[in-house]
Amino acid sequence: MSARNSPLPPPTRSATTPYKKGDETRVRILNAALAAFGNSGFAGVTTRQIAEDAGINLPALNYYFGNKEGLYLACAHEILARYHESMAVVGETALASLEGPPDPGGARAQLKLLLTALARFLLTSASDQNRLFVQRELADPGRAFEVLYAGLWRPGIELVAKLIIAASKEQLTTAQARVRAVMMIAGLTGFQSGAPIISRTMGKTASLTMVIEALEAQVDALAR
Amino acid sequence: MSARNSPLPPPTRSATTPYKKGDETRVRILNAALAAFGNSGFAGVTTRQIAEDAGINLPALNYYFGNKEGLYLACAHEILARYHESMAVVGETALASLEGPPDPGGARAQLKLLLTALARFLLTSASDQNRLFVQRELADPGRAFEVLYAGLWRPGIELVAKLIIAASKEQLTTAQARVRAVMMIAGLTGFQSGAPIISRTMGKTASLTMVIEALEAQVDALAR
DNA sequence: TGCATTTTCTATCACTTGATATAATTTTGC
DNA sequence: GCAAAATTATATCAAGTGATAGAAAATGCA
Repeated sequence: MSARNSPLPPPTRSATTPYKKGDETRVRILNAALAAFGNSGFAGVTTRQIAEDAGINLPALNYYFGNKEGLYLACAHEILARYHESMAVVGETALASLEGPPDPGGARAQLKLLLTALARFLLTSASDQNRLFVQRELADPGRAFEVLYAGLWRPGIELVAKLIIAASKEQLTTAQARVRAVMMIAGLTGFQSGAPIISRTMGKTASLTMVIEALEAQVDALAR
Repeated sequence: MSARNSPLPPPTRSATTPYKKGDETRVRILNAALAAFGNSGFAGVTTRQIAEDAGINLPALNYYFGNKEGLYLACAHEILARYHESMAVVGETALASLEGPPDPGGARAQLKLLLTALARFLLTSASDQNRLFVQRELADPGRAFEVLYAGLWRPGIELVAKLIIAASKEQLTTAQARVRAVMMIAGLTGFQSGAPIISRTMGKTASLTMVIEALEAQVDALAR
């Protein structure tokens, strides 16, 4: 079993291959890998299983992604791409609202929209691949954690913090706002990691509504 | 690689062995395994590594615990034993307070003590073995999740729910209180799973104080 | 001290795993 | 249609992995 964080993974093929057919194969492998890594973690999945799930033969995996770790990192980048696509509209609207005149109520509304979109991305069963992969990388931070941190967590926290400043009744410093933003994000990750407990206790998965209500209550508390 | 959740793990030796020397060996293996499984997960650790860490030879591991999975389950039971030992006093005090006359303020105080103790058990670096093992089992629920759920999560949630009912200004049903209890527990797991983000963003680990303050604020909110 | 039981040990096994070499097949553009 | 490049395939490798068999050593009690 190769080291998970070996010094340098070999270069992988570019994200777009010359042949259209190769592109499709690449996507197929990524989807299979996201599901497999999300379900069983890096060490818990064999390259053979991923190849079988993707309907390819084993060396194709090395051909496209270099090695197992290269495939794992490609999955992290894929999640980032999906995140950016998913959050593009909400993010831009939120940024735009920050450039206008101060409007605490508007900022709170934007914050709710942003947190809702984030919750949707991270918690809904329609995005199990995203959800499980991200959760696992949090539980066992490796090289992909830095990818996700730089592209997902940190930008998200910074934007939430800015909105918190704009939405708050009291005057907050950047550091204070960041603490609050981190707490809200921890609330999200709590629902993620607490999902087995919630499911077992409540007899069902925490509904997105329940999560959003909890987050919105925190946002409303900024006005008090 | 053997299936993680094979139909039936072989029987393991009883928790106390006839020879005192065997007892010591058993504990040594358990400690090494807890650390290894906590750090790298079930699939990420070899029986050879655990054996080396414990200072035993490999077949001794099979001798005491049957196989790798048996060892893993024994670790879950060890966590439970530590949990019960850790929470014994706080738990009994809390239960005793529930049998006296209604006293919302006292119930809130007990609830804070209980949550603090729980946070201490699950989050402090002094208990990294506990913390990491529990966190991983949440991220990848297997057979050990049931052990932990039955012995740790559910009793904890039930007791917290009872205290919430006693502590609340408004009259709550059992179901409503349970939802709130689950939310508080999710708050705890959020700090667990969000630790890499917090650490990276704040430049330090979320202090126990910070966590306890957040939980106590939620308890105080029960009086409003 | 002797003996039965428990524990530890060496050697070994069958299988698994990530990966590679080389050849065959497919795709693409001119 | 053809040639070059890309992609897919079969066969194989070296190392690792969980586990076992049987023997040797250690333990504890009468």
